[in-house]
Amino acid sequence: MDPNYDPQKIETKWQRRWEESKLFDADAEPGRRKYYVLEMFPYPSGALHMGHVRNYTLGDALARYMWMKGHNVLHPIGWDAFGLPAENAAIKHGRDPADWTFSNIDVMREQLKRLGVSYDWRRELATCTPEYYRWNQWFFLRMFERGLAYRKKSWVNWCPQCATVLANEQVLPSGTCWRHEDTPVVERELEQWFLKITDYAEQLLDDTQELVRWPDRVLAMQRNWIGKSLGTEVDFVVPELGEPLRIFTTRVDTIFGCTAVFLAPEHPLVSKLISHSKDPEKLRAEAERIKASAVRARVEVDLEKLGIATGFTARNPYNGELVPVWLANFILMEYGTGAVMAVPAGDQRDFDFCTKYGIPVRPVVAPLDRDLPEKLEAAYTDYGRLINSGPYTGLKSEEAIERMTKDAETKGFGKVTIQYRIKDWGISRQRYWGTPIPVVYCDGCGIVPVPDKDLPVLLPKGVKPTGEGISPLAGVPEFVNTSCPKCGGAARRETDTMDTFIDSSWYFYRYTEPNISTAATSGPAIEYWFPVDQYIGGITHATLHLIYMRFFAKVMRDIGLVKFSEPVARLFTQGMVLKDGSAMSKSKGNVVDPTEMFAKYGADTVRVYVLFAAPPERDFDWSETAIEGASRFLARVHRFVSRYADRVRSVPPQATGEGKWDLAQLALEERHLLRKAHQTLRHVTEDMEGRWHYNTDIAMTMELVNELTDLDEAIETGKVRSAVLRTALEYLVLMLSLFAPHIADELWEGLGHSEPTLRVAWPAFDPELAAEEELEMAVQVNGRLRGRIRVAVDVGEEEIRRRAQSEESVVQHLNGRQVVKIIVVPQKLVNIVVK
RNA sequence: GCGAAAGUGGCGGAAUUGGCAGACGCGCCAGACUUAGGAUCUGGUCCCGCAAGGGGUGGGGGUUCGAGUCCCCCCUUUCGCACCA
Repeated sequence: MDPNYDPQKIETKWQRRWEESKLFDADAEPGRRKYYVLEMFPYPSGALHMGHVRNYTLGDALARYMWMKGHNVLHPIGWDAFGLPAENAAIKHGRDPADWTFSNIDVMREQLKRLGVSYDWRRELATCTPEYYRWNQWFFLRMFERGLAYRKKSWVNWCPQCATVLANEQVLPSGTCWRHEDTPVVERELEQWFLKITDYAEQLLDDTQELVRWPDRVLAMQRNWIGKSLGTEVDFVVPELGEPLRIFTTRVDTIFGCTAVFLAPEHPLVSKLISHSKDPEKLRAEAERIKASAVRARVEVDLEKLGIATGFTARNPYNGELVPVWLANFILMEYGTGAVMAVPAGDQRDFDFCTKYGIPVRPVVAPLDRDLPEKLEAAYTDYGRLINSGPYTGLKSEEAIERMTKDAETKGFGKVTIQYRIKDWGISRQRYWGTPIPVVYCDGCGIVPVPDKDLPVLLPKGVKPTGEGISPLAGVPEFVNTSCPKCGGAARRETDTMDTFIDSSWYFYRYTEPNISTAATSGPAIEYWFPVDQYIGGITHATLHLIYMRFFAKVMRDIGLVKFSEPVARLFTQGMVLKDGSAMSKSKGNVVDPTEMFAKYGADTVRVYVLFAAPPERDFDWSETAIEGASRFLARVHRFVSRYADRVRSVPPQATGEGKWDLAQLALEERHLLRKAHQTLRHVTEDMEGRWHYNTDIAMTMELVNELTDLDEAIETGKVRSAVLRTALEYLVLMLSLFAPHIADELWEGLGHSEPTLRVAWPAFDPELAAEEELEMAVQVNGRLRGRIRVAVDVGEEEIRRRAQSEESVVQHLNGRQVVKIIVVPQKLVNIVVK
């Protein structure tokens, strides 16, 4: 190791200087164009992980570039600083959740500073403050006024490990908690507060079209999650009760093939059916059995289809036919009307069920180009032409759906309906550590919102969280017992707290002015900084935070706080950092500690490695051997630049404000060097403008270093003059400063500058210098590479044709054959087509 | 089942609009300097072949003077959603 290159020393030195000089100031010059870079809100779990390091390194490179390009850059940092893990950890360690959270923030802040991330640290924000509570509660009350926050008793997902309710979005496909992948979620029936995100389902779906700079993957996931489907509601009638039974279908064209009606076990009609049954006790017992086996919170993956006939029938309004009513365990009460028509010939699930229970199968839709077999082996689920469908026989499915729906509307037994898969957002949490929901319950007045002037409702101090599943606040009489804001009588406070996804739904507005106390956010600041130009984070929040925050934006627009509907112009989902092929996690014991890496290699090396290993959107596997390459590269740069620093310092600075180089005055080696420097600068500049394949940027700067080493002799002997060398070195250092800022500032100082790189304007590349003067063109014969010619850049096409055909290695392949045509691709290649 | 992304050397990856496949790095091989090398430097490294040459971007077909890139079919992997009617 080079004794003069000590990354630790260099990094400590510059981190101190940066902090003293308050380098990064978003409000530097109000007139400048703005750029808002945002990394996803981290949860202070106690330490940075490599995913964080990647996230911040990406954002920092972009922030530095935009700053040097002359933008005002807002690059804030904040902490999603309360929630279940804080409380669980506090219970475990017997500490106050607040202390635990804040001491973790301190640890993580130091690590980020150690990484050298260019935040404006004066804009730091944490959500566990009375002021943040106030505005969370303020938002809740505005939604309550608009009917967007409501309370209802419902079956909810419950994580026994968290001992609290989870939103649908927080339940993993495996039926487990998003924080405890080994804990199955169970259902409980509780009184809960909900936000009416379903009111915005259509907008959330429509506006995805606006998000042209979001990854398709995320938009697809969101559209899928919203799950809009257009269909028809049809009223069957149960003659025995004289009651209508409404079903929902997307395939009303198959309704003549309906041979049964299936009800969800929880369907409201079930209790009536039981009481009117000939043998109520038997039916009740069987219904209970079906209910017990039903689809629950996505826990069952391969559920056996079970059902029972109720003994009742329903009349199909299209053909007057009476079909049996069944209870079936695979019918979901939450979707549609909780009742479906069974068309075994047109739906595979219905087919399986009906075959099992001997319910008849009647084909009603056949493929356009062939007949269905005599006995169906499986349902035919595609569109086709209608058969056995009374007056609609012969129509195509599409026309039939339209005509049949219209007829239902005319005759009053059905209508067009839109169904969404997304459900309202349950925000009640039975935990201590969160924003109290600001309502009181009064025996006389019912649910009464806390008036704005009494906000914030704060958490009582000194409560020992038990983790036992009852809201801890319920055990604090001083908190619970209050007076009704309306009548003044005795009342009880709500003891649940809010989901912390509320906090993360609007934090990035508050960054623009983190300390205002007169409003949640301030209009002019938002006007200037929004939309967020670039949001960077993992894909994990595609259907969580990224949908909630879009919902919040629309509510904020309707309240009048903002004028736009979509707050984030561009989203970037970075890949994960893996270890041995799987995500790093404490339970797997494959965590790479960034602090150790900083100590071993230095932060610059870690940054360069993380960026160089793969394009940022892709997952990559952490490798201890590959990081050595990054370390060697930086050491080489340091060695080379230091070696010539003295010589270069003696000539005036070149990188900023230089005059044009006179090509004719340059030696061959000088031209080579300047060309490479400008080509590299061109590549990095263009890439920073949006492609962000930082791995190729670093590769290009490595090539520049290789070019410098190759020219070492010419440099040593002075054939490459100091002024030219200075330019190349300065460009190199400035480009490096995006990725490895500490070493860059150290070298920059060595080159004779007193200001850090962040104070330098990003240099413009010179297209003329970057262009090749002479280039090698490939010569192909019938598309196969046969030779190469060296030509001047500005040579004419005729000359190229002539040269290509006379090139020795090409001539033997032409072999006297007839030249059909010659294709010349300027600056690239020549293809001679022969017969 | 529905939706999305991807498949290139021993490895990570490059090739931005169809134009010299394998940049850059890791690893490996050889050499130099060394008491030493886990430091540094130099050279080599897609496959077959002594060579000329041939083959080559998951497989098959197509468009084109020319395809990793565009079109069609198939295979594989990853991710998301899912008894959603």
